[in-house]
Amino acid sequence: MQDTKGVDAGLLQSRYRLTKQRAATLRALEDGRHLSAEEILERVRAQLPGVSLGTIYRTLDILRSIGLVQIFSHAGGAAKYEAALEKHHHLVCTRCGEVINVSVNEALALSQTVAQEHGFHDVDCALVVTGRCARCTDVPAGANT
Amino acid sequence: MQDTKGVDAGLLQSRYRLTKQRAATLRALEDGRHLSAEEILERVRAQLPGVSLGTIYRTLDILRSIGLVQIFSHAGGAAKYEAALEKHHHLVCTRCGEVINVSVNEALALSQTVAQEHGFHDVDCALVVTGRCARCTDVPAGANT
DNA sequence: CTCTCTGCAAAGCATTTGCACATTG
DNA sequence: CAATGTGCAAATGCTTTGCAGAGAG
Repeated sequence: MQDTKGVDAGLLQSRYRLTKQRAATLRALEDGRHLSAEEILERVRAQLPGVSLGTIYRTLDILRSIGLVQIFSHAGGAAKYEAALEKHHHLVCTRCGEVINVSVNEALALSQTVAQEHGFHDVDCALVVTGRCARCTDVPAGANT
Repeated sequence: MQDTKGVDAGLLQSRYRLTKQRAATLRALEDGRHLSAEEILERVRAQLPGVSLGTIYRTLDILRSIGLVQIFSHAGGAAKYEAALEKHHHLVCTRCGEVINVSVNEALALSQTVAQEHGFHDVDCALVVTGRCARCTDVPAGANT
């Protein structure tokens, strides 16, 4: 496996080995995609045909424990994973499911205020904004991507 | 607690029948509790010993479709359900798991601003604030509730 | 060469569903 | 009484795990 940059570096620095499967899994999540384990498997298999779903799950667990990957949503059936970039929130289209990463700096301050009123410490927050994206707003009621 | 009034009313007005099981399920979620299906089953069985888990799930689906109940979180294993009160957000202790309902009015305006920048419409949002609650902050590192 | 991974297949939960009987309105 | 709801148990979907052989360092 060639470079893949700082990404593989995270694995190398950990106590885990850098294998083709792990690099490919990481690569599948680059550029901010939000994918389920099965979707990741598809992408990984495009490069490494024999990979099993079990390995994907095991790899995702490891990557999460190192902090390179995080679960974005558990809703409904399968969990969705994403690369752990800088802190961000999510804008999700309720129609087509598209997910956009957004930064909402005010969110944390707002959360801290509320949390402190209740005596909470070490505060963090997750904001999920939902709505119909531009494309889905145009379309009246058809079926698209 | 005896407010089973407006609550059952929702069921009566719907096309569904008001059964003991449904009333009990609704009652289990009163006063803002956040429970899993199994936890609801426990509480319901305290009053109706023979109820099955399947019925709890079926009932929760119906109550969700009527808008009386909603899923609060899908994290990890089992989903957590709560009564659908007025719009609110959640403050969750990462240590003991306690969940407190809070109102954060600014959250929606903030979300709408971000959403509109991306051309989204019909915007809504969900804010989850996490941290260690007062009780869990006091305790150094033991095990409690 | 040793120790860690991986593929395979079986196991584990949470949730859903088919069916015959019990209940509601 | 007719239609809907319920208990039971089997089925399903996602995720986890045990094991023996393959691969990384």
